Amino acid sequence: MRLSRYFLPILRETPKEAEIVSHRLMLRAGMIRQESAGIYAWLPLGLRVLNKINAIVREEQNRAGAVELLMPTIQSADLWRESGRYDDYGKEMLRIKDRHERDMLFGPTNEEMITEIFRAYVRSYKDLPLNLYHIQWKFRDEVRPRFGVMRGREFLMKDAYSFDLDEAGARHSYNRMFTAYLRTFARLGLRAIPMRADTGPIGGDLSHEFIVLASTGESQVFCHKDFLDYEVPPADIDFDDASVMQGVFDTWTGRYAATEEMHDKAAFEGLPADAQVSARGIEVGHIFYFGTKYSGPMKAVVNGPDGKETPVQMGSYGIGPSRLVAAIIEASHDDNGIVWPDSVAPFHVGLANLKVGDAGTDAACADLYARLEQAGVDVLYDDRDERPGAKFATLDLIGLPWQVIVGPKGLADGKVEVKRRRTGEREMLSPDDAVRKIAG
RNA sequence: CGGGGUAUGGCGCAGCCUGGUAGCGCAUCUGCUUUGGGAGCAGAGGGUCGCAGGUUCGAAUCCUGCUGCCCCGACCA
Repeated sequence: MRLSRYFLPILRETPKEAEIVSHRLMLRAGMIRQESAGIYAWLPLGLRVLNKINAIVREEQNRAGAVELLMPTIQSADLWRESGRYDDYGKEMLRIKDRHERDMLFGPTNEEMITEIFRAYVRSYKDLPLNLYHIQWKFRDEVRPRFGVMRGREFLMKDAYSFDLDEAGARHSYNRMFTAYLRTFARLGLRAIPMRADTGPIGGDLSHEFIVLASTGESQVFCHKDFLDYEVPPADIDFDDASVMQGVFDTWTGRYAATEEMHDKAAFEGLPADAQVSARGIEVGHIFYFGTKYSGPMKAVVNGPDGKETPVQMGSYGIGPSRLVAAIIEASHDDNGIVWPDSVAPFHVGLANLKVGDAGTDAACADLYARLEQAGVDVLYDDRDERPGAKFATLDLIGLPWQVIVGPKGLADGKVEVKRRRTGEREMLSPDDAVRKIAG
């Protein structure tokens, strides 16, 4: 993409409403624009990152055996009356009426709808287990939205719903998603630690929040330092093997880890002093098992092997991609701007022509641009007639993993500069070597 | 939902107290110079001063009401 033809509205000054670093940087880098409190338009650069995250989330959901569908944002109130949540949900739910004065709502989540879909088609235990997910916009009318997309009212959520015949099956489904989440966050360049969450009236040990450690995190968390080194399950792990999945779960829940709400001070202080990690954290995922909470009242039942009807055992699994964009920035930035992990960067490399209009740099850039694109690398080519300083500042701000800087000085030696954003490391290479280094 | 702020060009702000018809920096446009870490000079365009009433010869400025947005707290993916 040529920057001269792109839409990248960089701000030099920080809008005053932005408090936390991810919000500031997202506004400055032209990723989002606030349209109302807690409601944002995603500008091209932001959308690219969001789509990259979605793609990784999808791959890992599919790998774990979940199946994608897409449910609407607007739901009928009747569905929620069936589960009893229409009255329970309170003002967080945005309620609307259609032209026929029917009660509708902008979905804050989809348990009711997925249960309705399931019960409409599935009759036999032979169709289980089943895990359906979608990635869709949700709306929760927060009293006080803040921190940009970290705590918006409209937000994108991947929510998966598992259906099993019995509790053992449900536990396996839970463990699959647990494993998929570990892989997903790792691929996004994050270290996420599963922490035991409140299970509410269901009880049991099957609810976890996945917390990313970041100094600017919203809540205080406590964990054993071993979590920082645990190995993430490999891509070829057998999701169908219940004992393998249970092993992952046991490992990753075997040490102390809790958010402030669930914190057990005595237990934490019982750990060796050098194993105690007390840090700030951001919740990026939440999974839970809730049995027949919805399948019971909504009559989502299957015939078991014994011919008897039983309500299905359900669980749900959420990840917030829009929030993740901010969380990744919180965990990965410096004074000059964002530092994207390779896997979610909006472009892989920024190509800066330091002297637009100079035959030498123009030709060298055109050549590099074509070759990198041909090699399948996403390039943002800064071909604007700007001063070098402005280009450096822009590239650092938007945080592309690689920068290729082409100026007359280097070119005189047949070299271009290749800079790694994360480390600041730079080297002068021939265009051939530069392409090889970045594409190879 | 309680408490506190704030609203002036795309962004950041001054002007308001003491009413006289809007200004600064950045950004944008034009020209010349400049070109390896957010350039310089000269010129230009862009604002019904959040909205609605009121006071006044005259309101960004004073009064009343409303709304948006932000911050702290309670709440939350």
